[in-house]
Parts: sequence; C-alpha cells; structure tokens
Amino acid sequence: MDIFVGSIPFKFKEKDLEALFTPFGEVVSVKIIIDKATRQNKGFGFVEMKERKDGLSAIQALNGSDQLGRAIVVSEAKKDKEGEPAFKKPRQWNKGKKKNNVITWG
DNA sequence: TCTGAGCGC
Repeated sequence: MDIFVGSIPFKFKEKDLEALFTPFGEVVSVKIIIDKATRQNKGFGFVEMKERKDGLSAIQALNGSDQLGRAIVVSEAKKDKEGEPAFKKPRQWNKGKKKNNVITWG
C-alpha cells in the first residue's frame, strides 16, 4: 500500500522515513517530494509498504508523532485503493540511474 | 536557499 506522509521536517530524507516505517513491516519504496526547480524538500512524501495491514498499523502509530520536533501526518495515499493499482503507470525504483531526489534501493 | 498545506516525474 502507498502511504502519504505530510508535515515532515524539511530536513527529512528517504532514509529517515524508511527507518520509521521499517519496524512495522516491509518497506517497498520510499520517496520524498522535492521541488524540481530548487531541489527543496516540499515537506511531504510517500512510503510504500508490502503488507496493507502493516501499513495501517504504521499509520496509526506514526500519525501525529513528533519527528525532529514536528508532528507529522501519516495517512493512506489517495490514489491507493484496495484492488486497484496506486497509479496508472508502474513506478520503478531500481531502474536506470539515480536522480537527485530519488534513492535507488539495492 | 525561504516555506508549512498538501498527494508523487
């Protein structure tokens, strides 16, 4: 499932989100939205977890929790519906080269 | 290299 994470500190990185969600289940991918022009952290991101139940428990546990002094918002991503693909086109993380705002895993 | 509701290139 895809999880929306908002109000995260601007200093947050993908690794930080991965470290937050990993204890609740297997994290498939992590992404933090960064402005394409200025490369600035937009303050929200997404975490994809393998098991939906783990994602839900992670949401309940991490939503509103303090991270680096800020209460983050954790909720299920809008486009992620049960039985439907989260997006029209598949996103691949371990393909091609690494970009500025994307960390390739593995 | 600022910012603070919002949903991803």
